[in-house]
Amino acid sequence: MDQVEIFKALSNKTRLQILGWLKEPELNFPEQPNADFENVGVCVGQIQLKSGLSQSTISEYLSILQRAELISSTRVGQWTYYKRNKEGLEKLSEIIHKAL
Amino acid sequence: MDQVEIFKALSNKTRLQILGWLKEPELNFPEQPNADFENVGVCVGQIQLKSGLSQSTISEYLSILQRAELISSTRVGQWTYYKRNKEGLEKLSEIIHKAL
DNA sequence: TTGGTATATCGGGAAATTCCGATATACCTT
DNA sequence: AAGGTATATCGGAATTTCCCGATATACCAA
Repeated sequence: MDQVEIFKALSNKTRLQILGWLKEPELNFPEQPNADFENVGVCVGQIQLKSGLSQSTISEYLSILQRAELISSTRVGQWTYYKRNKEGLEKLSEIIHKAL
Repeated sequence: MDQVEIFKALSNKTRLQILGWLKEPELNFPEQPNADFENVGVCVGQIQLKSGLSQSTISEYLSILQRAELISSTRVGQWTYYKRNKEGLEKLSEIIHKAL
């Protein structure tokens, strides 16, 4: 993954907030009946609700974060759940230590 | 410093390269007669030469990196020398560990 | 003081990003 | 099959970023 694309993904207030929310889903989202936060993540609708932005914008932002390998997704029925991608975040730490 | 501004500063190929070059100036720049890399940094002209972009662009890029507290500058005569800001880079690591 | 060199700032055209509403797709229920 | 819900994709107006050349400023040397 291109380093610049990772930092572009992070250079937006809402996208940074989403990553923060997904770090502690139980504090930031209401309980989910059918999926646990740790294994599956949080569904798009909840993230959109919390952000206050439009559905299309949030869907696009999530895909930008996913292309940067900062989050990953799971489809369950009609819902898509997103959660943090720990490997990608670890890689980002390495970039900062080794390249900058 | 605003987190978004830090990531915006990093979301450009040339600016990332500059930070990389400044990590190991002795490998990336010719010897300087009047200033040592470790204490003072590298002057704007050398960075511009290496980047291949215009003088005005590099001057602006350096000021963007400085506003994000990723580099710092020292004026010596008619030259401005820039070097890495270790505290700022450390702060960036913390952001990634604590906020994302 | 005059001229030369290094850097910063200004103004702007082109390209990218932000965020939206409309629409398409996928899946579920009946 | 038909209608409903969740998400993705499309098209676009407004804003921001990229990068330039021209110009301003700061300092030095003669």
